[in-house]
This record gives sequence, structure tokens and C-alpha cells, in this order.
Amino acid sequence: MSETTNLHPGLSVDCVIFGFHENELKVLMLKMKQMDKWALPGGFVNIKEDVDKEAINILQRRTGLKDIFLHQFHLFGNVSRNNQAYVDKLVKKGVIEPDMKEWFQQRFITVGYYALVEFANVQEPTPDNISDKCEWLPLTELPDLILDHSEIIHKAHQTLKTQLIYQPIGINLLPEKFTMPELQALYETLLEKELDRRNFRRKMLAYDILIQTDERRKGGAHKAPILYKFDKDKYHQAIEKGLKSGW
Amino acid sequence: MSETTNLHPGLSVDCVIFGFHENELKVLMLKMKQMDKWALPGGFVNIKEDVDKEAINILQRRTGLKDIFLHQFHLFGNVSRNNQAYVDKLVKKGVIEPDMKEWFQQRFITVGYYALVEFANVQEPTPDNISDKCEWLPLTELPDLILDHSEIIHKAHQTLKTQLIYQPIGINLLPEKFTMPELQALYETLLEKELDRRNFRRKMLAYDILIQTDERRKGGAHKAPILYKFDKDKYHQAIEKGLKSGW
DNA sequence: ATTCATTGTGTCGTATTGACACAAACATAA
DNA sequence: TTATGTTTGTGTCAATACGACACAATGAAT
Repeated sequence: MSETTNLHPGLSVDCVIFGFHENELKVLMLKMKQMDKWALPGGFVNIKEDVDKEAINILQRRTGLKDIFLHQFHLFGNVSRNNQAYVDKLVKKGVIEPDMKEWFQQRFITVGYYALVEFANVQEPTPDNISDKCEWLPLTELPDLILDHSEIIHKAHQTLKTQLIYQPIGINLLPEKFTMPELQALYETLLEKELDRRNFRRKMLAYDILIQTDERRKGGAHKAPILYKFDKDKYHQAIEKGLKSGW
Repeated sequence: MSETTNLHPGLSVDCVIFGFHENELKVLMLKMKQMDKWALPGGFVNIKEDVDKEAINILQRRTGLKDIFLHQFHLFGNVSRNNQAYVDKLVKKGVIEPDMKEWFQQRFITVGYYALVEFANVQEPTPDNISDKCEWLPLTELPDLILDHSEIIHKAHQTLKTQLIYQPIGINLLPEKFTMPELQALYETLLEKELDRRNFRRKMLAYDILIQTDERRKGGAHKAPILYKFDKDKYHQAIEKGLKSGW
């Protein structure tokens, strides 16, 4: 794609794709070619395409997933986020073709989206044309990132934590059926704090968005926990109405 | 400003400026020249300027106010929000100069900001160069708006309502000193529902962000209510920490 | 059969919330 | 000066939600 005339000038989209695995929150990242730096999956916006749609496209190209929860959370529009030296470097290293140099030298703003995906559903994370790896990295120990991508991830995580106050979460981050301890582990990871097992169950059940199945997760070395699934109607209603009225 | 080369292409900023007066939530709107349509105060972004800063500039130019609460809430990026016929119309009516036509014909995305301002502080709302009036209009009975400005206002209001769950509000929307019933009226207006007088007071005081003065609002036909002011330190702490932990 | 970590259920005291009643204050009218 | 009407300040009470616990049930491993 050395053709940039169809792209919205100075505009990019970056996706913070969260996955949950082994009680750790992970982020899907791309390793830049020729550099020891990582970047968020992102891309540009076709003039004839909705910005939201391009975010969906990016998510799909990197993960193969469709119909995923994707939420626009912020526009990063500071002048300081642009870096000419960085573009020069990329051209010199051959990561960017010379005829694309002018495009990359524009002042860019980027729209941040975050997605929640079920870790196991992503079969093969796929690098794009400026990266050579696409991997899940733990949120807590991220390597050097390009530009302001650290800040973007941080803001995504903060937004997610705040949304947890008044919205349910779990669909897309957990498998179809899951146990109460698994759901709790998700919340504890997102919130970065421990919760009381019994109070968590009580409160979560009070939300009335779970359906108890008659199955249990076998194979663990201990008491087999009950499997639950989300009542999708009530779940989405809860997102609309909000869990807390507050007032 | 027929000079567009310094502007970020295809990017605009729109501000939903809320004011509170006579128990009504109002929005500062501009009446388009030569048309029976209204628009949000907005503008373009200089290449060398932060997007947030341009929003601040717009707010200042229309209201004369500085240091105001201003919150970026959404990027509107659908292709459908652009309208060529509308641009043609503006050029024909002489609202837009012909040499600006090309600029306006771009596909535009817009960043939405909302601001909360104390109604009385805005001395003279000032129109810009494509409008001939600048007035406060009640949120509940808005006239015909250009493009998707209705949607932008709606989204701003919704965001505001949601933020009310976990953040205090009032500074910038109320005078320095205010009564409890006035604060309650603000909440009721924002939330579009009535609240119990006594429970409201109890909960609000429990937030511990108010300072009771020893003055009362005189002149009303009834018992003179106590004047309160915000404890700005605690107020801003509450914004940081959030009023509800949720979990 | 015993062990042991984990899960399901329940209790108890406290804090928060929703629904009320009542007295005090203040301009206006008499 | 007093009475009136409405609004404001304060308090009560029951229902609910919440934080901190104890205990029994389960199931693979020993």
C-alpha cells in the first residue's frame, strides 16, 4: 500500500487488544521490524470508510476475529506525539518505503480503541507490514514502545477500570462457560486488587446477568466449580441501563 | 482565515458548552448565516497546536472564559456525517468564500468536547465568521441543527449523566456560593429525574466536598437557605479517586 | 479412607438507601 | 403586629447492601 491518496490525512487508529490468560491481562503487540521496539496494532483510515469500521478491520486482520467488543476511548491529538527523527529512522532502516516518507512525516493524531477478546479464540496473531512479530505481552511488564503507545495503553486500562464500576464485563474475555472463580480472577486482574470470594459471588449474582448451568469444571484437583454463562439479553440490558444508578 | 495550509486536514473540533440557568440546562449555539439552522461552536486545528488546546481556544473565543472544565468525549468519524450538498449551499449563499470550498469539501471527522460553564459568567456570547448569532438554547427544545450536531449534543449529555455516577459536578456550572436546593436542581436537570430533597442533602454532604458558609441566600419568599461552596481540594480529589469504588 | 486445597453457602454487625414526619424560617398578606 | 403559606433544615425507621468472617461439601491425590 504505497497508495496514500485514499487515506484520511494525518489520522491513524490504534487498538489496545486485551486478552485474559493464566490470570494475567495481556495486550496484543507488534514487534517493529529492525528495531527493538513494540507497537500497538494500528492503521490508517480510508477516506471512504468510517473510523469505527477501520478499527474493526485492524482487529480482524491481526486476530482473525469478527463481532468483537470494541470501544473508542480517546483521541490522542498532542503535537508532541509526533516525532520526525523516528520517521527518518524507519526510512533508513527500510521499514518504510521512501515514497511513503512524506505520508509519515505528517502531523498525526490517533484514535484509541480497546477490544476485549477471548485469548484462546485468537489462533494466530498476524504481524503487519512494518512488524515481524505479533504476540501477547503481559500488561504489567511491557517493553519499550514506540511514540506514546505506553500512554495509550495506560489510558485504555484506566477507562476499562472505570467502566467496570457501572458496566458488566466478561463476554469476549472469557470462554462461553466459566466458573465464578475465573470471573473473579478477571475482575481482580483488571482492578489490580483482591476481592473477597464470597462477597464477589453474592454481588455478581445480584446483578442477575448470569445463568447457572448444571455442569461443573472437572479435572481440577479440588471441588469442581459450577459453570456459568452470561444471560446475553440481561447482560446487554445492564450495559444500557448501567449497574449502578448512583442517583 | 482563507489560509488553510496550516490546518490539520479533515479535522474539526466541536464544543458542547453546557450552562445552567433557571433550572434549565442550556447549550451555547451558533445561528448559521443565511440559514435557518444552528450549529455547535467549533473550529479547525492548527497543525502546530494540540487538539485539546484548540478546543480551549474555541471555548474562549465564544465565551471569553478561560480555565474551564473541558472534557473530550468522542470522535465522530462516520463517512455519512459529511455532506457535499451542504457545502455547495454554504458557498452559494456566500457563507463560505469560494476559495475555501475545496477545504470544506474534504471528508471531515470531528472531535467532541463538552464544557460546563457558569451561565452568568458568560457576558456576551460571540458568533464566529459563519454565524450571525450566538445564544443559549434550552437542551430540551433545540431547533434544526446542521450535520450530526444533534447526535453530538446527545452523546455529550449521555456522557455527562454517566460521569455523574462516579464524579462530583457543580464547579463551573454554579456560582461560587450556592444553596443545596440549587445544587439539587442541577442534578435533577442533568439526570432528568426528581430526587428526594432530604436524601439528596444527606448523600451530597457525605461526599465531604462541600463547605458550609455562615451566609444564607436572602430575598426569597421563604426560609433563607444556607450557602455552600465547594472544597476545591477535596472536590478534585474526588474526581481523581472517584466517588464510588464499585468494587 | 485420609488429606487438603478449593468451592458453595450462610451469618452477623455496620453502613447506605429510600420513604417519610416535623419543626424552623421568612416574605407576604391581613 | 400577627397570621399564612411555602420552603428549608433536621431526624427517624425499615429495608437493603456491604465487609468480614466460619463452616460444610467436594474431589483428586496420598
